Amino acid sequence: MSGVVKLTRLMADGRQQIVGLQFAPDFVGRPFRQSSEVSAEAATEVKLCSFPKEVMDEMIAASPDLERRLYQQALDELDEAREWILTLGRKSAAEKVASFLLMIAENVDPQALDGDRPIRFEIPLKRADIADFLGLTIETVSRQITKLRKAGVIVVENNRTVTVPDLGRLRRRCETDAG
Amino acid sequence: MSGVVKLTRLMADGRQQIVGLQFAPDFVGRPFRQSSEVSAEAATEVKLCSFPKEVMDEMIAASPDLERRLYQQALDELDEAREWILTLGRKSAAEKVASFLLMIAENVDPQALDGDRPIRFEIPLKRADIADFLGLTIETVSRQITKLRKAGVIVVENNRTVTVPDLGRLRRRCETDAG
DNA sequence: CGCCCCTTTGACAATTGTCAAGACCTGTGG
DNA sequence: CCACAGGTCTTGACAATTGTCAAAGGGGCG
Repeated sequence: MSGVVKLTRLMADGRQQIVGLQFAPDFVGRPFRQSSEVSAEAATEVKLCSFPKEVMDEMIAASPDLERRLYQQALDELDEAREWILTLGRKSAAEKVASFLLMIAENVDPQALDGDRPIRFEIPLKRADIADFLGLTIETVSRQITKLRKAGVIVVENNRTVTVPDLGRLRRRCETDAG
Repeated sequence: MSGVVKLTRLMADGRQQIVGLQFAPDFVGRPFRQSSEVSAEAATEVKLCSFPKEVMDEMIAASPDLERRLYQQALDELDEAREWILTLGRKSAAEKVASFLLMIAENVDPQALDGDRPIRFEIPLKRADIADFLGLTIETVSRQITKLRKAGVIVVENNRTVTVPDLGRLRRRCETDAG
């Protein structure tokens, strides 16, 4: 209902990767399976509405409409996951951080993105989470944010609140190290 | 019906990333959308059975059973995509290549993986595609394959045919650089 | 036999990670 | 109200991994 949920995968030696972020009002869970390699964890305060797995599976079976909506959400998540695969596989650290900030902005304030007014939002993750999301280290994330700040692409308050004066500049940074 | 399809994403400057591989008899396409950022391309000879988008969308609407199957495939692809996000984000080049080989083996010969007999298969991609899949360069892929070969984890013929004498050893390499 | 594509290998450069130290921010207790 | 403690974030110096550029080695097909 509100908040941000991290979906994470953990390796035996402790390496961790965030494999998805979910924003309200997404459905969290894995229908048709008893368990999954993926863990869900609250990134912020989260309010949600939960059902026992069996009840959920029954509801899906009973309501084609619900199933359709879940199917569409799954397809959207798949699109996002693939977008993210491109980011992880082919973008530089600078581009990754810019892409992350843009993605957060898109989810926090979907409509404001069309206009070219300044945008302001809170990053719902700490540096360590951003690093786990981007496949980087905390230090690299910090340095890239500093670089964006010094270049005037973003303004940061309290390490969490970000203002983007010119969204176009941020967009360009998603595909080039310094445009 | 047969063959392997690459799903790719392209950046403006030409960087490319394979964001998914599909093996027969998967469904290829994006229901509910006119277009997608993702392109599909044959990696090997491919035979498939195609329908106009409208017909397909109608079939989905008419058959809950079909929709259910497609939903399940989407969930499976999502699981795979997330597995791959972990690989791209947190694994070393050596681990990536090992993971890739294991994934191919799993898709080519699902049952043989339980026993501990040697496994033999053809890699359906050339080095350049493997690199685009793993977010590496051709040269790095080549070096890592050489390393696995010299370590006796795999035997390679004609650059395409691979034999894995001991699957356990390959499995270990998916999470450690040299076990 | 020779050409073309793919692959391998080597030397070197660039990006990112590691380790270590210090700054900042926030809440708590004096 | 201030000082302190804890976690979080930034910055720097250096190391490791991976990328870049260049050249040479196969293999298949005309």
